[in-house]
Amino acid sequence: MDVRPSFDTYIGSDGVTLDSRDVALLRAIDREGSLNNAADSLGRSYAHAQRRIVELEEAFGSLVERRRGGSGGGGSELTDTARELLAAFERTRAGFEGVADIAETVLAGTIVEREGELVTVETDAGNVRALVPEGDGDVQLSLRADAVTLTDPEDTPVPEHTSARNRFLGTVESIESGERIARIAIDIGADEPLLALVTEDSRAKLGLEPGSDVVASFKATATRGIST
Amino acid sequence: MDVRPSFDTYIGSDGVTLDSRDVALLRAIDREGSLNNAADSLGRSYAHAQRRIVELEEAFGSLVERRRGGSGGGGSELTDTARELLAAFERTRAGFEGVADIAETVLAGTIVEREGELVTVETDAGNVRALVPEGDGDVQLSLRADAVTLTDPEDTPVPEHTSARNRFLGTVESIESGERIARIAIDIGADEPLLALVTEDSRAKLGLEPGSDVVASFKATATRGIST
DNA sequence: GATGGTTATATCTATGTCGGAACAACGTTC
DNA sequence: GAACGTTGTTCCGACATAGATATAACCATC
Repeated sequence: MDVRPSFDTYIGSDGVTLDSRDVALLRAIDREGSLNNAADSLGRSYAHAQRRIVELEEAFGSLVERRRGGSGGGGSELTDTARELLAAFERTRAGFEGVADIAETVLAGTIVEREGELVTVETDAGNVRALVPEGDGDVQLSLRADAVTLTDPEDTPVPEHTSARNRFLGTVESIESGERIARIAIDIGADEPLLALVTEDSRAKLGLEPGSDVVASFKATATRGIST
Repeated sequence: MDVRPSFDTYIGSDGVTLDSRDVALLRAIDREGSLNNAADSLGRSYAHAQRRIVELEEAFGSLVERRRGGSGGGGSELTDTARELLAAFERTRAGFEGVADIAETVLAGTIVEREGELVTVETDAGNVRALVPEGDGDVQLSLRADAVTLTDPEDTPVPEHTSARNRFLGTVESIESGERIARIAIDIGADEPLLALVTEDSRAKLGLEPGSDVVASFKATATRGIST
């Protein structure tokens, strides 16, 4: 099945939620110098754009400093609050993009212990600590490739000295090398190999090649599961 | 500013995108045993629900096995494809939820080197390797608290033996302890403390208390930035 | 004081979405 | 063969969204 996850980003405050459309409007105001030209450049109705800004400001505080009259008839520019809001939006969007873009490896298993959200899951590769909000029995754990850190088996801290609760010794199955980033597939005894995204730099320093032994570790708080 | 990120999850294939509304419909079919009752239980139009299912199936393959006539007049049930799709949706939703819910610490800095997406950023705490798709100059790095792993300063692998490209020695500033999970704020020399989400178990094993020395490390591929 | 381009506000209309109703087709059961 | 509750299909209308238009208010500049 050739599927691809995607998402819409929102930032909510006080009942109103700012979306990508609002972000585009704010950016256009910043670029064009006036709400009028901004709406125009986006092919959108000035009237609604103006009302929307007012609505957003009721929730987020002053966003656009608007002047009417004066030289050039007036104009508008973003406040610092608006710029912070835009940056926050972009940061969370980038975070979501990471989730959507980066490969995951799915680990099937069964919950054998639960302490609040924190569970212990029995999988083919061994026990895994993970966050599963609710449910019991069978689960699927999702491991983001950017959450897996690889270390040299000869120089890996003992479990008591690291906050990475999950660790597996495995052997490199294959490597997909990009310009600067490499995707390492590691056999840890499960059906599918564990994918780890590391810099090409790291791959070289660790001397990773197909067949290499390596320790893959990941945090319990970074592995999320769903009950199936 | 009391803001809160949120998101909508989608899964796209072949031009059509499945959203949470579609997921609700599929789940209702699974629960009710018929498309008719499913639409009814959701307070939605049967006609549109049926058309939507057909539309989804054109993109995702067979999702609902529908029988008309027969005992009870017929009925519908989900295919394995549909169940896999629901699980995939739920996994990515859980991933997004992590991004939206888990605290981030924002590190401001300037790009001093770029190799493709991979950049080196100069921050108050020192140089950080991160992924920043484009731009140069000033950036904001976003560090998810679940991406930071803590280790004992006495037993931390040397940089050549780990794929965690970023490491900082810091001191625990404060600890917010939950039932099973603790949020550790670590002073690493930046304006704001670095937040790390670890299990209470890990906190205890590492003996972390305010004032403790600790090494915080995180992967370059897990720290994403935006240019500001 | 006239000018000009802006903000502010109200209203109309086109469009798309979605629930609702109506009806045909289906096939097992009785 | 009648009954029944489903799927499949068409069409209508209510509603929300958003562009389009018109008009008033604003104010530094000339």
